[in-house]
Amino acid sequence: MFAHSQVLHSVEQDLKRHSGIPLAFLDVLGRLYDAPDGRLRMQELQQRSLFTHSGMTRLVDRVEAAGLLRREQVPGDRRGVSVVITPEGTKHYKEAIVRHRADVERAFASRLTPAQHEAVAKALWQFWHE
Amino acid sequence: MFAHSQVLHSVEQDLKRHSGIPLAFLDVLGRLYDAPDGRLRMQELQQRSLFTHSGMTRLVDRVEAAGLLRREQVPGDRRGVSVVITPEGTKHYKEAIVRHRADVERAFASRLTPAQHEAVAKALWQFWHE
DNA sequence: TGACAATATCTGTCTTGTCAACTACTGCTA
DNA sequence: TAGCAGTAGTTGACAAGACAGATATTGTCA
Repeated sequence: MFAHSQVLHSVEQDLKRHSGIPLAFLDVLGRLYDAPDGRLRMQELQQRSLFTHSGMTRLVDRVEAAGLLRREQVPGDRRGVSVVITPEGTKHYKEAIVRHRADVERAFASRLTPAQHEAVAKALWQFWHE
Repeated sequence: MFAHSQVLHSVEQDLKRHSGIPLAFLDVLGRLYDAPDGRLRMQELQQRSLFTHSGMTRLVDRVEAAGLLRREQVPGDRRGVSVVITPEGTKHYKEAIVRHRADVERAFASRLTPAQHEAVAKALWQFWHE
């Protein structure tokens, strides 16, 4: 728990400083960036998110207000909403993620030996989506 | 991050269900329980926790409102506040921590081999207070 | 086809934690 | 011993997440 909170806090501060966005934004933008056409349903976004399973509506509100994504109607299902990353969002994401990877490397990965890195990954992997 | 959020959420729900207190309460009560006379300064309480000063003030407010601890003046330093665990708090803590250990065992420890357990502990230990 | 359960998302409201500013007190130093 | 920097803890304003319930739409089945 200490490791988690310390690393998280550290990289989040870094991210805000150099890219001006919180980690939750990067998470959302990353999911969209990796999706075909940079587009996902709200529901898919919720399922894949590392954070916020409950507050996705409002998180998307905030990212949208920052101009990094936009909502669109889903053709054929008037309940549904698509979320699409904007060119602005793509640009921000690409720049931010490079720096963020370096932050994680510095705050976390570089402090583990390769053997430790692998051991931790293997041990914790099983918790992924289950 | 997935492992952390999943395990944390799981054991917190368990704790609330069987003991009616959030994990943060257990953390504070544990530190007091382990301290000589069941007593610590606000500052000591804060130092090893993941909270800011103001966060701790409010957490202690809530635990105090639940009757599990009380504030006392520090003799010789009128700025200071001691926090003391109450008999009620001790009782709750002892009962809750036993079950909590079982929860953690079930949700986390039991899913790792002994070798993995040790490897993770060794790899993450260095983040403790540094 | 009409009733009703299920799905997709949003909104209201409460809780919790952060930040910055504030009060009160202590102890150094000139 | 007066001034002042440092320490201890609290408070107000605010941001974000949790939870429950609302709203609109779709699909199923008698």
